[in-house]
Amino acid sequence: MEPTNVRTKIVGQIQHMVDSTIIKNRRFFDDEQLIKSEQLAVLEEIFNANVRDAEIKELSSHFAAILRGDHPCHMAIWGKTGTGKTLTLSYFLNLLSEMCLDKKIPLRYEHLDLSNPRPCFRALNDLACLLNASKRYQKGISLEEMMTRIETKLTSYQGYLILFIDEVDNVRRDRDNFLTFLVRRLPQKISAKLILILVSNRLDWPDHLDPRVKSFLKLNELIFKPYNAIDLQHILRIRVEKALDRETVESGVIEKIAAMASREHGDARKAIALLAKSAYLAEKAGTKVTLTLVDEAATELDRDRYLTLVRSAPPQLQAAMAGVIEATRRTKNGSIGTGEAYDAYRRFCQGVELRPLTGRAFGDLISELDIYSLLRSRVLSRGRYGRTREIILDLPQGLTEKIHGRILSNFEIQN
DNA sequence: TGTCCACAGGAAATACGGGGGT
DNA sequence: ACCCCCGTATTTCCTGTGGACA
Repeated sequence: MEPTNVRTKIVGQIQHMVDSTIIKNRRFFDDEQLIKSEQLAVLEEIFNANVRDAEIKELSSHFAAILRGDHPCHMAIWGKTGTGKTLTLSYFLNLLSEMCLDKKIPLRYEHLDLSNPRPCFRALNDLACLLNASKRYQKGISLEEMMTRIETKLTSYQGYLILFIDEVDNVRRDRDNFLTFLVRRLPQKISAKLILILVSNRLDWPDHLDPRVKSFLKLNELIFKPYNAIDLQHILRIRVEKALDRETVESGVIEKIAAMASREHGDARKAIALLAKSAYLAEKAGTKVTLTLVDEAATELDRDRYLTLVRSAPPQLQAAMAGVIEATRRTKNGSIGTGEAYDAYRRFCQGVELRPLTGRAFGDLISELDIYSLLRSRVLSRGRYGRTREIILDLPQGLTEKIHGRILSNFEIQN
């Protein structure tokens, strides 16, 4: 192709993109990119639509005690991801602290975000950092030391202290240790009026807890229900207003996205992601946002999720996945047992010069893959032919090959 | 009815790397 | 530089088990 042709072609393409802009303001698709005041505005619009009304009412009645000078008890909040727990709570607590400031009531609140899993040590360290009680440590300092630092930092503070612990169940390993500290030890050592807000996304959360801790948490429960389709429609409309031109969205699109999202998870963030992807696809195709594009966007989002997952997974996990894929290829019915998978995994490791793990460890890898829903496994007894996991790959068509390819190329880069 | 397969999955032990205190 | 402690990853050792088969 001649240079001039390329030139005109590219210019044409760019012009086309400019003309067919659908997304006016991309930032409104991603809360991270919004500045505080914009976030607040979006939130208030959502609350104005009476979404999360009941929850806010509960919160108000619980914390009204502070304004009366009482000491409200701790609180447990349950709700799946993307149901607006964090947002609602931060909004509410901000408001509350403003009110307290007016009334000269000393109140301090801290938001400890544990949205990615971490051990007890890390969680404590993060808390300490939040309170300016300590710097960040990798390791090497005892839990005891960390706790003492937090305590000394807080000894002089007299007012209310609200600790908003987001996603508590992400504390791996010594969760009891962490909670025991917060619930039993900390209140005794400091004079502040401590109120814990524990947020979790599993309903059965307090069940497998040290009973002593459980009894000390005189918990007031508040449940955030998943958004229903109507709520999601409100939320999506606000985003459409801010980020897109309403004309470019076909009728029914919002309803469809809301329906899909509420059916699956009621997760607002995912609903917005779906809207964003659809708009992006529409922009690329130079059309309006149509119902078919929404479907495309959904499958594409799914695929992206899996591929990112695989790309960033530790080598051993990738190798295990590759093993499963290769073993599955050799069978007719698509299901394999642990033994076959393990053999294939060993072979794979040999090929890429990775030290294979023991069978025991491999089993754990399989369960991890199951958690990520890259495969499904269940234990199955085949009578005298033993007990084994039945491993089934049922990813969307074509994705398995893509994943396999991605794993292979990941390993080649390393060698 | 008992046997026994081929693992599951818990517990404890070990290895390792890295950071703090002195 | 030395020692000690911690978190993480993995291994070793172990007990448990559903049901086909004899």
